[in-house]
Amino acid sequence: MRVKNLIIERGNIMTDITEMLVRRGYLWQSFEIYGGMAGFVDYGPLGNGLRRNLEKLWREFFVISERAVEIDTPTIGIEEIFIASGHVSSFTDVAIECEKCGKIFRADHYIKEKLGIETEETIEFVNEVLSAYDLRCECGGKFKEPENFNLMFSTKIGPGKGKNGYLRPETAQGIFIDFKRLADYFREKLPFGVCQIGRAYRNEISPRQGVIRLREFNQAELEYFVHPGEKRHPEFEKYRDFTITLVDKMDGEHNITLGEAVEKGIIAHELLAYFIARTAEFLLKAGLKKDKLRFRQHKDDERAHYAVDCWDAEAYTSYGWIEVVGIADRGDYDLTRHNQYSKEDLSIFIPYEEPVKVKAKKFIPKMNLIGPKFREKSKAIAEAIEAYNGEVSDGKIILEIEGEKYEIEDTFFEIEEKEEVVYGERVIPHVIEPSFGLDRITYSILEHSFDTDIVDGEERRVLRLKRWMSPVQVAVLPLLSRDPFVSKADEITLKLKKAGFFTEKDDSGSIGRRYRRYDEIGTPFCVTIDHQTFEDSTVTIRDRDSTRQIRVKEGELERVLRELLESERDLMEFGVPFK
RNA sequence: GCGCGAGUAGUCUAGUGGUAGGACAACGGCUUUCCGAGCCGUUAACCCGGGUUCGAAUCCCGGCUCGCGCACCA
Repeated sequence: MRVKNLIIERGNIMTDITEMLVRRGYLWQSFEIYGGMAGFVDYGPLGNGLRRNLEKLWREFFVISERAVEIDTPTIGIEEIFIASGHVSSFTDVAIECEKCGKIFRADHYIKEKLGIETEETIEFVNEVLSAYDLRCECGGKFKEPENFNLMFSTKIGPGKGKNGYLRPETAQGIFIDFKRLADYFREKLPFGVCQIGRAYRNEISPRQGVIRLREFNQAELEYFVHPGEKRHPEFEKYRDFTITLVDKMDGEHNITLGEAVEKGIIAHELLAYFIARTAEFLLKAGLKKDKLRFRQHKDDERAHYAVDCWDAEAYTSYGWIEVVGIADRGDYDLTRHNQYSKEDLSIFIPYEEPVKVKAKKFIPKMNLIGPKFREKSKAIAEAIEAYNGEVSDGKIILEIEGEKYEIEDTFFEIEEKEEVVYGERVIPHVIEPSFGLDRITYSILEHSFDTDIVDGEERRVLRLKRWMSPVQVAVLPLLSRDPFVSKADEITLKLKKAGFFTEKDDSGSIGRRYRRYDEIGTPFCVTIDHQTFEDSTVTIRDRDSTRQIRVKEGELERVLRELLESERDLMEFGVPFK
């Protein structure tokens, strides 16, 4: 029942592929035997294998190839983090529901639209506005009491009343709050990247569309910390002529090189462009189709509360264009906020190329005079004097401390003018964040790979996954399901497994039926043990996409398979064609 | 969260108040078996809960899931 309902009226691709994904063990509805719950999926053995391969490829692209590391932080976060990050306030919407027609609106949107008032997102404020203006629903009905909904899952940590916590809505925050340690790890040198692959949670109001909008989902995020004035990447030159489809925030479509896009100001800077290129490369290598991939700039009202500029990679699927990656320039928003809220200095010291000599005027408080006069205020006043950088007029300076003004006579401090050597400055780095939705990418790969063709007059369903992405890499098939074929197949299977290949043996049903089975789940190569195997120690390797076969020596099998799986080379290069 | 529609073996489906059937798949045999062959056999289902009824897959109510539209998606 579950599958059938998934596949109504979305065209053939949807029908066939969803049915296959469930039946063969790619994706299952979570909690199925208890009736299920929207917004959660289980990865079956094949789906899990595919996603793991995607993660492996991602690491190669965004960790190993960059000055970057991977960390792992808790999926539960204490309340303070998300107050600082803005998720507690920005991630909460106040909703109003009409008593009469039952429509629900986001209160701030509705009030702005009808009254033109910018609203604080609090229940009290919304209530005030509702009664002050007697705001009604479009149908004329009154609104019920406004309600908060926060898209984060909340929880209590510890016994009794406990401490408030939330399941993280993105993996990124775990990285930002480790920034001091990370900067230290990187010996205080920008740029550096930190990534995290893991689960994140959003309590979606109404998750739909299968794996596209989940309440628990998999993210791979890279936070790339840079000097605010140096949003460049040494490898950008490689991608200057990389042609790409861009849709800008005015919905203008461009098919241009990244170099041009940066020069024309469509993309804000080279670093964003670099990550757009790397993302495109990654997605194509993972198996998305180039003509079903584009990059779209967020509109001004679409951007998250932290983002300065944001580009989405979008894949075309039977659901339409769906966001699979967000590449955002988050500026210094996150570090600045955590700096404020935690009172930890999250800046980094950037030495100048040449130390700079500056004439500095230093105000030095005379504590022996300040103390007796100002008593408990002494400390604050001394600090204010040290921080003062204005002029002295009429023999005094004016300080403002916590809203109060103090006139301080020049007897309370000394002025020292001296030349200082400044070696650098402290800056809060900016962060460029490519954030990948692994579930959506996995699904898009499956859709883009799914194909049917005709072999010997019969329709065949074949998943044309990239070889290195397939969850089952090799199937070992004895031509006949009896000895000595089966025991030979067992022997070869064991050898291939030990060599690190994801291998399955299958002796059930006719050989043709078994080829179809592995075509359907995307296994790129089948090794067949036939009569000739016992004459000259050769086996056949069959290529999924062409169904052609070659014969290779048993001793060569591992080497040949390894080369095939790491490249897109033609099978025919590796042995004598068979049949 | 609202409205409309749907839910029968692993999958697709027949059954509209009286024994739940088929196809494909899976599994075990037989067959010197290289592209979904054949034959024999086996496993296997009415989404969950309540109600109406002598009797409910079928009718009614509620829930869950899925699809579509609205709303939401930082």
